[in-house]
Amino acid sequence: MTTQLVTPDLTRLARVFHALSDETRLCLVAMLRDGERCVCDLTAALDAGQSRLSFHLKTLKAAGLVQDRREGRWSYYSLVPGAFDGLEDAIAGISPGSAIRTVKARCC
Amino acid sequence: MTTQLVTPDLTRLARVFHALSDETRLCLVAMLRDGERCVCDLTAALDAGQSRLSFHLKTLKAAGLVQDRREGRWSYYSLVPGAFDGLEDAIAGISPGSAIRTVKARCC
DNA sequence: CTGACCCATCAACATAAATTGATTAAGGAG
DNA sequence: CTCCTTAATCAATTTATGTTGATGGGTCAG
Repeated sequence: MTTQLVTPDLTRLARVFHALSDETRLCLVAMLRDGERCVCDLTAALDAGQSRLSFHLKTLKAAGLVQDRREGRWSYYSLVPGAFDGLEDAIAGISPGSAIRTVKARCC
Repeated sequence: MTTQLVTPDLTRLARVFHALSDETRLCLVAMLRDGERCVCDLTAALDAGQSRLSFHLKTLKAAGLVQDRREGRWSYYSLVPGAFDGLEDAIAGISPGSAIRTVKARCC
């Protein structure tokens, strides 16, 4: 019952893929597959600047792929369950018709 | 037997996702799902400038998602069979260990 | 040969995204 | 309260992407 990408809204789909189009973010996703992590653990593991990871985590969050939780002074990030399900189906689900209309509306 | 993404090379995976992170390119993929198309058909359908589509098709091709074939003065583009298979598995297959090492090597 | 057509490529510009260092806010230890 | 830690945000810069119009190469019809 993952309603994440059943409506292949072109804009949303593009944003999800964009979130996954960066190596640093793919690393973050990989680390979070093992479970919740606080930002300080992630920065330590990736040896990356704090504001840099904050930026990438924000991008992943905006795409709906991760979620965060505050506890004291720590922020814990984790994957949104099911967020990656149906990615391939979403590609297969773009109807050429609606796709064309969407882009036409956007570029003309 | 799709050997497209079995080795989740981080760089390659990021490039594939980047190719899919643009609405115009998603439209192109959607249209090509119906079969081979020449560039002029695609430009007509999407009402887009010729050089613009040429750019996006090049991006898709560089990511290994589409292929082209010349016939006379026409270029026909089509999806690379199986190129989209295993996308989700590829995400699941990034080992945090190798992921970290890759990014560390890259940013330090 | 000439001209029309299809398309890739290029240069110039515009827009968006990522990196960095500094600042700010909020939590907890002493 | 003061100081240190965690982490978000901001401004400034750099870098990467996408768009546009023009140029040029190859193909074919007449």
